Amino acid sequence: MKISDTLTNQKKELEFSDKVRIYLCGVTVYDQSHIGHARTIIVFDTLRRFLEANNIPVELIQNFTDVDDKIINRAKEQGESASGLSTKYIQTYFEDSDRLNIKRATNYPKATEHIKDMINLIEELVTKESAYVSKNGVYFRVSKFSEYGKLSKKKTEDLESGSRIGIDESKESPLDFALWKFSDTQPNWESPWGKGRPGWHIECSAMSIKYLGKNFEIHGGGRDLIFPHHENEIAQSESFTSEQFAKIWMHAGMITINGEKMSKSVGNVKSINHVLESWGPNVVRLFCISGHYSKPIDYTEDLLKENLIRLRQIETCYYELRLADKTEELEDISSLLKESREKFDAALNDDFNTSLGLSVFFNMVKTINSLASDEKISKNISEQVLPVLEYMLEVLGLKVQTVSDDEIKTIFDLIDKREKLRDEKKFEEADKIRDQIASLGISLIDHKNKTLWMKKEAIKAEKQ
RNA sequence: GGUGAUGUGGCAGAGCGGUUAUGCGUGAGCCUGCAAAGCUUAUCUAAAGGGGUUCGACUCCCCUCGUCACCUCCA
Repeated sequence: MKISDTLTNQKKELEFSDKVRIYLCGVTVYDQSHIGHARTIIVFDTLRRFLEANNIPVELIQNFTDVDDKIINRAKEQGESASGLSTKYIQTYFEDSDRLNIKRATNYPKATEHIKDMINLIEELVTKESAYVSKNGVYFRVSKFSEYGKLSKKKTEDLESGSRIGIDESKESPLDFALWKFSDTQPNWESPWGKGRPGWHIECSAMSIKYLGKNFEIHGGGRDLIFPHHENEIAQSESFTSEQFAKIWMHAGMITINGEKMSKSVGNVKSINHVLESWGPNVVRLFCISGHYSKPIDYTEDLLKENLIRLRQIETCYYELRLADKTEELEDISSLLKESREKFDAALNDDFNTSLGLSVFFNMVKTINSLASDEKISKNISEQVLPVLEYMLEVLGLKVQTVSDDEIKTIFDLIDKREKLRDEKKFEEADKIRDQIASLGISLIDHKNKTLWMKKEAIKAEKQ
């Protein structure tokens, strides 16, 4: 598999020995997560699913930044403790994540539980003179790391001349960034240099090295983290280990809202919860992988709607296959399946091109639906197609609604009843039964000679 | 200003030096008692502009113009 590496700006072969280790920068838990977070998480979850579905073990670590000025300020505003606030938002994070059908990461380390690891790292950096103590805290000495700027392709001279306001006189250089900030107020921790709390960047260095080792396969996050966060992580980590840090830097593009950047000041932030409420998890997942992961996606009603229509096609396809009962053989689809599977995998193997992968997927779905429309889906065909379809659904993290055996029995009974009434031309009564079936969340599809049913995901936005 | 990316049909969005991307939309139709869903078919004769390389460029090179992101916390 090849992945575009931000550092070298090239597609790089994903090499690994026993497993693929991924560190994904998570969220700062001071508010609800938004659709932009969702995209990044979905991209990496889908990547992980793809690898695992192909029997490649994955260790995915995603952190929570639970100590930060934003958390502290927000907590103060709300008259709550910082830890209370972050705990609350970690909980809502997991609720969102579960609804989005995100597989749980191997571990979700929290910054506050790794203070000791960070202090150890900082101590070593101070010893190596890559860091120094000033009156406000401990700072990383950027001048000591000659490769600074290699990820974001920035030159330190440019950065210095471009650096804005608020020059901290206690720093040797405006580029130096905080590893440890002194503070007498809670939350704070003891350190060899005095009470305080860690800087943002150091936590990811400490936790990624702790859980994944000095150099691991993929470090991921949103594009906006390239500078300064990931640049600084590289500086800290490589100064600490004297080795190459992550082998591949993989960055997900931003989501804009109707062409505008999502921001608090514009007031156009869409929370995951809000979007899920209207569109449900499958549509959101389809939407988030509809374009290449590295490019921006614009959030519009039309795009969501388009993905809803595509979801309906998937549902139809699934139920046509599930309920196939014909025994005679009418079509040979083995080559279609082979080709679909191969092209699907090839697309994802080439820089995780989900857009292309989806087109292969929908090609297959359309072909099946087309056969189904001609009532040409036999049991045998269904048995061949279902594993391929289910493989793709699993990779894409899509979940078609299913029904219990009891419900199935009820449904078939009701359909039989309706059929009899229809034969007798008692359409009003037949429609009543259809309504009754609909109340179970089941839609009917009348083919020429048989009535198919399916459970469609209820999507609020569809009704408007 | 610096850095990076990008500019494809009404919209979304891929690949590729020479073959229909795909999907949505739109038009017509099929199926049905009706509906919904689905399907069929047609449709727009896409490549920011200007040079160049080539037998041939949307695809490679150069220039111009435009858009976006980052350069401060940010997924």
